[in-house]
Amino acid sequence: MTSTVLNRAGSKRERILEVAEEAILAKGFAATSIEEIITAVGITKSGFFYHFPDKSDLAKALVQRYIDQEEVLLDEMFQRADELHDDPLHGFLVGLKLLAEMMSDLPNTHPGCIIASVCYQDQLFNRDVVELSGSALLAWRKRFRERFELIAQHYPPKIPVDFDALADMMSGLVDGGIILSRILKDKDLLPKQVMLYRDFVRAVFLGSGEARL
Amino acid sequence: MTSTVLNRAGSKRERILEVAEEAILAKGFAATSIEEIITAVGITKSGFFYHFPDKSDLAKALVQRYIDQEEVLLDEMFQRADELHDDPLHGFLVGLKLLAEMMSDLPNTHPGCIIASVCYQDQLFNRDVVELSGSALLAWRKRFRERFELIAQHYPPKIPVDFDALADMMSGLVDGGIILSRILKDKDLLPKQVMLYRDFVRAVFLGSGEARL
DNA sequence: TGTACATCAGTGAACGCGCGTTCACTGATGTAC
DNA sequence: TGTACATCAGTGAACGCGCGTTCACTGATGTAC
Repeated sequence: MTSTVLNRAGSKRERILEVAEEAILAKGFAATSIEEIITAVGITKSGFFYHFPDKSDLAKALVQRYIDQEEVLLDEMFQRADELHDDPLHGFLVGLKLLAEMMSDLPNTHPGCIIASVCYQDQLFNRDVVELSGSALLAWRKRFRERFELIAQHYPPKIPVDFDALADMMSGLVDGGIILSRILKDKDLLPKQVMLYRDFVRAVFLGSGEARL
Repeated sequence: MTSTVLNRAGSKRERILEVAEEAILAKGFAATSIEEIITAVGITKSGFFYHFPDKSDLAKALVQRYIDQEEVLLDEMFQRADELHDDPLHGFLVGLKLLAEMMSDLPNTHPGCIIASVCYQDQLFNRDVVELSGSALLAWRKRFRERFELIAQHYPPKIPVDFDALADMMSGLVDGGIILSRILKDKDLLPKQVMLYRDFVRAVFLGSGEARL
């Protein structure tokens, strides 16, 4: 009983986040009204303001949620890849392939990146949200760089690249690829870009002359 | 006399576009009000609606302007590079270097991509604007692919890649790189990504073992 | 050259709508003694 | 176990502001005859 109520209560807030995310990715933050969110959730406007002090707080919660979900998803993916290969490079390459496959399994074009969506938005809540996004990006940079350093111990780079930049390239390519795939309505574009990134990483550590993996 | 008047008249419309672009890149389209645009330009609201039937028409004009400017800029850049080298690969690599240098010469982080800004916006004008952006992206894909095909005649690819995807990678990397550089407030990030892309293109056509260019 | 009309680049006032936000209140459930 | 109070998850009504849009009008310049 108690747990059911708590769940139902928790799920209202959760429902607001779900509905808001979908609408914001489709139309942008400013163009998504609280009115339409509460109509879809089946709640009054005051109910919304019970959960979020103001609209910009919704943006913050949405970005935090997106970051958390993304982290879990990618962690699982690369962990699964590493279980298949104990070589750090091969594990990474398999992880990228799994990522590309997951992206092409999506029914439609990628729903979009809430970070990018909010990056092109109002200054009011920008400070908080930008800081949140920034620390997430830096965390990914660190994670990838450490992996590259590990790989480099076994495979001295054939092409001298800055590992931070190579790490950022992944984030940038995904964000940019989402935009391109949405504009061109081509859902294969994003996984193709990830596979191209994979080709580059392989060339960096294995060179272009080595046997294909 | 006549021309002065025409210039002054033309410059009002131009001023609206300039002011609007800056504001939209900073805050997003929906968060930029007509009121603030006309205040900055020094015009009445009716004056705005004389030039643009409605607000979504402003978005369309802005995207068209951005596409045109970008085309001129990049054309000049690669033409200048080709004048220095008649080898298609070396010309392309020099062009990418010039592009990266131009990006790092900007005083601040990149102002942003109006196409991406508008991609995360309202459905109302999406159709027109998305089509406009899409055809611009396809034009760039074609331009880059033809260049790669030309290069491939002299330098058979060492890494088998899809030239369309390799062309898209450039557009995606720039759009994504702009987002990253704005969030991380790091103006060097974007040119670094362009140089990394250059490394990849070189590896594709020259391999990783060849002498540096 | 003078006059009549047309066009260009706006002005000024008014509009209704819907947005985000506030605030006093409520009814169901949980907790202390 | 019963009662009193606290908390949680909202409700309902009202608010003022500013947004995009409309429309009748205007004054300066251009064009025809």
